[in-house]
Amino acid sequence: MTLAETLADLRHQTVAGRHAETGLWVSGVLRERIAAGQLPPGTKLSEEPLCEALGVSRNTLREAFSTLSAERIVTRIPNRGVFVARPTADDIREIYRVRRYLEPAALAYTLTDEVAGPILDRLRQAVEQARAARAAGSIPGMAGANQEFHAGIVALTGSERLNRLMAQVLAEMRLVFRSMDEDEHFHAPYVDDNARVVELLGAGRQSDAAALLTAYLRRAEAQLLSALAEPGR
Amino acid sequence: MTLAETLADLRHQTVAGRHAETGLWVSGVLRERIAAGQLPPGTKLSEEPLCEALGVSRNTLREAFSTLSAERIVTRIPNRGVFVARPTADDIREIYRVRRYLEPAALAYTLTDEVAGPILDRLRQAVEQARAARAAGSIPGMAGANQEFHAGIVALTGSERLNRLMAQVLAEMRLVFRSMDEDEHFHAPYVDDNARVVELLGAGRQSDAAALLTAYLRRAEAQLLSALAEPGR
DNA sequence: TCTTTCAGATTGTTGAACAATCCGTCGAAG
DNA sequence: CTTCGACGGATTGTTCAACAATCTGAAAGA
Repeated sequence: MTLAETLADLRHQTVAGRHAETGLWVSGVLRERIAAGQLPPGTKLSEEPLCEALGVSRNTLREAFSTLSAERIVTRIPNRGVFVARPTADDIREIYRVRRYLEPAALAYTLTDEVAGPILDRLRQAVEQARAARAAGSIPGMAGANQEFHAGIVALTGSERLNRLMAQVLAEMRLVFRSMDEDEHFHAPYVDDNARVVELLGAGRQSDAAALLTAYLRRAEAQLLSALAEPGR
Repeated sequence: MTLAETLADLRHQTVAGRHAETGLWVSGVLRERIAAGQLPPGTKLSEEPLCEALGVSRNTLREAFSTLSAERIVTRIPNRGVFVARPTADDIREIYRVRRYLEPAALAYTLTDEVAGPILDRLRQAVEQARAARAAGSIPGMAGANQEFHAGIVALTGSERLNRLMAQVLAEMRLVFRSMDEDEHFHAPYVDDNARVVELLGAGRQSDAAALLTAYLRRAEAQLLSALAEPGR
């Protein structure tokens, strides 16, 4: 069975018989593959081979490209094609600019009410998971738990749009880590910072938590930017 | 000359000869028409008539639909079609949730540096424009100036993504006003509030400005929600 | 009155075709 | 030897026509 048939088959298992979801399915598959690192930053996504591999038409594939392009997971260059996004230094600055507004605001402006309760648990769980991953030496585990933590912070807002924006930003962060294999010792120091943030938040010291997080984000940004400037790239 | 020919002609004047921009052009035209109120909320956008009117193929039109749907200007119901969005009460709550996080954060967390200078002018100009519109009794003028003011606030962040998010939210706000013709006396009271916000911001009292804006946004939300609950709808 | 069925209309998806653009190669001029 | 421009192949952008899937509304039946 060829790759094309395998994927087309997968599709029939996944969305068998359903109408009006092919484009979504395609964008979902590509998102996964990119997040998993199977399609590294810079990879060209040629239309014809991909169509055959996925078992869909060019039109449908292009619809998926539109979606991913809007999410910045993929870069479309007119008349040249689409490529898996390779974040630049400016992209990193933009990502952290967004995070520096969104995350502290989520901490500071959210009243500790019925919404915050379940999410506090979610945050504590993410911290626990990160600690376990650190103990096990699992870098992907730490990265995942860290993303879950920051997604949880924005979830405090209860806003669907802000959550979606944060999800996109975190997806772009994954591309940053794949662009430079600077995953090694990046996450470890922040596990304890995350724990401290939850602690402060649980104690009702919201503005302290926000301040800590702001400093934290500035440090992380600087670290990534200097890593990007290194000989590695 | 039929409507179809008129629009197709307009297209040739606008993007004559250019490749790879038809989809953008279509989404732009629809965005305009919707913002201008020529296509009121709830209007069904049938594919075939629109294709003919715009002089593009169904595929291209559907690409534009994807864009507008992602921006929430249009609602796509699978196998039923796309409609000009008609914001619900929950949508209004979501809009103001986003604004209550974004706008105060933009005021509070932005240092008064070289970025803030030009934008302060922009804000003052918007206030001036709103006053002129109020004096002239122009409701669209006040609405426009008000939108420009709030867009300017988020522009303080210097973030492209936050600016885009705010632009989408403001576009949805226009749909809210068109859903219920509650434009009458809505904007007038806020002109002076806007002026006060700029004043506080110029004096370096950022957190006071943010607090004022927060209260302001809560009031506006409540006003719109109660207007929506009235017999008018 | 309520359900069921059935056509007609509309959307979802495909495949093929053509136009526009880009890329690399080749040849000519300097 | 280098630089520049023309040419051809490959890829993307867009259109068109067809068919499959789904919805809508009205007629037929219980």
